[in-house]
Amino acid sequence: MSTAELKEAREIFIECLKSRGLRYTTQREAILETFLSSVKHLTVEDLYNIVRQRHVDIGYATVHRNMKFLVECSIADEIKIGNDKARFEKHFGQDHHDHLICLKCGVFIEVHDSTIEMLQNKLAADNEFIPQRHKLEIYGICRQCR
Amino acid sequence: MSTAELKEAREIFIECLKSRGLRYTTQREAILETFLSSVKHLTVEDLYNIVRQRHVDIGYATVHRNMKFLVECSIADEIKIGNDKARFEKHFGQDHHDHLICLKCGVFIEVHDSTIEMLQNKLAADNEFIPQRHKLEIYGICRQCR
DNA sequence: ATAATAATGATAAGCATTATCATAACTTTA
DNA sequence: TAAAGTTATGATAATGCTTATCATTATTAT
Repeated sequence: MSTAELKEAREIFIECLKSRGLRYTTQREAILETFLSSVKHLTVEDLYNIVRQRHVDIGYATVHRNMKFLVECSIADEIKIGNDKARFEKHFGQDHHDHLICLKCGVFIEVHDSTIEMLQNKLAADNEFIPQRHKLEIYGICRQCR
Repeated sequence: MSTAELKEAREIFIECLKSRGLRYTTQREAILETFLSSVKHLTVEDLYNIVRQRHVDIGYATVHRNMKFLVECSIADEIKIGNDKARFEKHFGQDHHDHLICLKCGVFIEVHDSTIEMLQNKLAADNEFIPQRHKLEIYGICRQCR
């Protein structure tokens, strides 16, 4: 994530906090920046361990709480696979939540197909259903693991 | 589920058990039949409570264990939404795993679209990914809850 | 019948998530 | 600036679902 994007995300976060009368603390800043600079899909524990490098005394609960909050602010999305720990990824905007998930190495590949999106909406409409969000996960074997 | 289908599922189950040197017990029969005659997507707890009506002394662990086993035998599919309890539905065969899920009443509507399936496979192929199974969930508001 | 194997049922353990709460930090008000 | 009010934090307990353990029971094979 570029410096500009990071700055924008921070502003969205601060705005989201402000609108609820909440504060932009050093912990929140550290969590946000750690999250934004991460490449992979990290768990709360992963993030906790990284944030502690710069903010020694931060608590697990604080990281957990604020990751949930980043989701509410539409900065992060939470991914849950089975009973595994939740993982977090950057939010891409409406309807960009598709993943190819490798059953061997566990890698998440992000993908998008607007025709599928369109058909999903049609599928919902055919059932008189008002779609709000969706989740598409394709499990299989990635190129590296073949 | 018709009597014929029930009979077929039972035979698949028995076959699957046999191939592993396992037994078709009265508990397994009760669990299978309860599961097959259920209309909704039930949790282990739901199934446990229903099975107990006919098999008073059955244990929760037995129901849990055997529902997992039905999944392995491809008779049932497990559905996990967030941190909710797992729910089970009848297995429909390859690639029929799509759901419209109402955010108000929680109802699961089963849907299928072969064009989407096809596009999913294309999406995987474009990423040199070998798909094995997938999960598509569309969250929104159902007709009744509108 | 006896030995061997598997299944069951009760319960404990495991684990991720969430709630609680005393203390600390920050903001607002006077 | 001091006091009062509000929110955040961090440690830990509680919760809840899933899974493991194990003694006992049931079934199968010898």
